[in-house]
Amino acid sequence: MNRTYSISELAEEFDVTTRTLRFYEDKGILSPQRKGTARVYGERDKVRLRLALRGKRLGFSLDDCREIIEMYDPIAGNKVRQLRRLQDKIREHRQVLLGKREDIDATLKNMAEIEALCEQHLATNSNNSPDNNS
Amino acid sequence: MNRTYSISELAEEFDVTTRTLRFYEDKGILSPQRKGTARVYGERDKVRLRLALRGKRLGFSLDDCREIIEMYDPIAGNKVRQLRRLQDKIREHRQVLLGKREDIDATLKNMAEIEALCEQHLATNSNNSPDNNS
DNA sequence: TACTAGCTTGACGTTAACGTAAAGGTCAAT
DNA sequence: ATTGACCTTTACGTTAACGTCAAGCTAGTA
Repeated sequence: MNRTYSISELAEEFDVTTRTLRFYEDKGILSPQRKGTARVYGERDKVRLRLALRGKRLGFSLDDCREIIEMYDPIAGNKVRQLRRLQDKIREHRQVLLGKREDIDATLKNMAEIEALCEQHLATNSNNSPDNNS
Repeated sequence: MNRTYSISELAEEFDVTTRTLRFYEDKGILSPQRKGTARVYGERDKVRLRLALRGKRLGFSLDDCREIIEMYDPIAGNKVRQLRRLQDKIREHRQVLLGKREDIDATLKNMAEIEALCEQHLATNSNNSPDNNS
């Protein structure tokens, strides 16, 4: 096991282009092995790519994504200072995430309100002109 | 009441630049009144700006934001077709938002896991070398 | 009246996140 | 041996979302 993937295999699996994978490598997000000159991606790369794309969906920049992903790395040397800094980063990031979730919930609430108005209008309107499609 | 705002007042209140406000106008997000040539912003603009910035925080493009904001507009003519289309848009958008919320929750979970590891390491490590700050 | 503060419209510059084309290497199959 | 399917690097192009001048209008104040 511990399957490996060519660049086009990985690209297809995640529905991105090979250009994107090379670009993410430049950005320090991916770091595939090499077989000769060709890139060979493993599990670690898949995990990091998944995290990067998730970060992007939430509106983070690739630099942000890289920083976030680095939090997942084995805790470097277990040095107390590093651990404390990691804790701080986690708390910061959590606040950002909670903020985004509040934004989402507020938006969902708005959508529900609009939807209610919609159905209300549809109810009264369909009585007056059932097949109005002008 | 129904206060109005100059461009710099509104910019300061929302912590954006005047350039941004003019740009959003080009994008069809804001449409202030004019007093002579100067822009005069009202409540409607404030609401739309707030919605736009919220959308941006969630990773939507300005074009997306504009589309979303337009959902809030008084339902045009109450025509059945338009109402149905609005319903569809709302449902679509809701799915996107729910997806993002799942991403957030997954990330929060990850953060909690890392934090746990952190504290675990700190517990054992502080016994071995209480003031290790190298 | 001259000055300052704040407004306007261009218009070119910048950064992020890729797209896209060019030119060429490699390896298996025909 | 050449074709085709991949892979590589290099490098210029593109879009979104503004930043940053430049040049000029305008209203209130010293």
